[in-house]
Amino acid sequence: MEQEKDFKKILKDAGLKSTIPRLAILKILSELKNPMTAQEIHKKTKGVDLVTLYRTLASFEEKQLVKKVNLQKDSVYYELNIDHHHHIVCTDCGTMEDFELCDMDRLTKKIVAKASNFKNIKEHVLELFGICNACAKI
Amino acid sequence: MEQEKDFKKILKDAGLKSTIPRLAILKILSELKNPMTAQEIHKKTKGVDLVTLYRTLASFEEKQLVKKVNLQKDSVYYELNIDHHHHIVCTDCGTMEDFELCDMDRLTKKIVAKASNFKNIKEHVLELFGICNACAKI
DNA sequence: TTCTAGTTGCAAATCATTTGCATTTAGTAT
DNA sequence: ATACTAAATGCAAATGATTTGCAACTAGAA
Repeated sequence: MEQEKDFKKILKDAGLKSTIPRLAILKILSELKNPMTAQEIHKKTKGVDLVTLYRTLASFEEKQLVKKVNLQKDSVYYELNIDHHHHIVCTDCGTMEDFELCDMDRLTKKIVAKASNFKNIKEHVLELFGICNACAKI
Repeated sequence: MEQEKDFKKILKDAGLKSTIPRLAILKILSELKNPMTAQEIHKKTKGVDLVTLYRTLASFEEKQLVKKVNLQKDSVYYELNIDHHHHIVCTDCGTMEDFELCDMDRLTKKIVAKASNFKNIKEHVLELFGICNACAKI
């Protein structure tokens, strides 16, 4: 299980102690195909307190290991903060797909040129919603 | 107060009865400069029950009169669903500014061309976050 | 004017997320 | 290795947004 060493290094580099809950959560996050809610992640941990999970996600987010994703749902989704991407979500069945192309630098330049109170854009949220091919056929 | 007739027409066209709370809420929404939380809107109503407010916002949303805006905060923001636009939010002070330019049709075409499970995009969420000029000067 | 489905308000429930605090532990200094 | 301290954990309880149940109340059609 070399993976564990990687996780320990990630935590160390982030200035976080390597604890059992953190390693477990990092492993789970690294295996996720899609962003997931705290409650869903919690079910996968078996033994990590939900409070610890929330605190862990918060510290991971602070250290930029994790980011929150908003999918127009009641609760927040989390995923590892690697390679910039966005999501297309099926509003029927919830299926998701990632996409990388967003070309936001170009767009934000144009927007900032017109904006009266902002020159300095740091982040953007972009998510698409539609009907996946499977649902469309029904 | 010709405005009230307009509001009644809006509600009628949407298939909603014209009630005192609804007219009051519609008026408040029409006067908002920025999206606002249910709790904030509630404070402005004086007399409308918070539950009624939530139900009204839900029915307005269902009839496309209102849309939810997610601003990376704990609660949901609402605004009238007129003229398509997005927001730039200052992560320091919360100041907001609208922008119209988003050119999403062009982008979604490109994205869909690459996507494996989606041909049909219906909506998009796009919000920018940065530091407003006033905060940047400090 | 009557009638009824749709609407409201209140109380109480729910659900996600957070806080307080006493106990435990990782990782450094001895 | 051992001792130490700040950081991390778990439990219970709190918080805050939003929802639900239900009885009383209208808007607006007949």
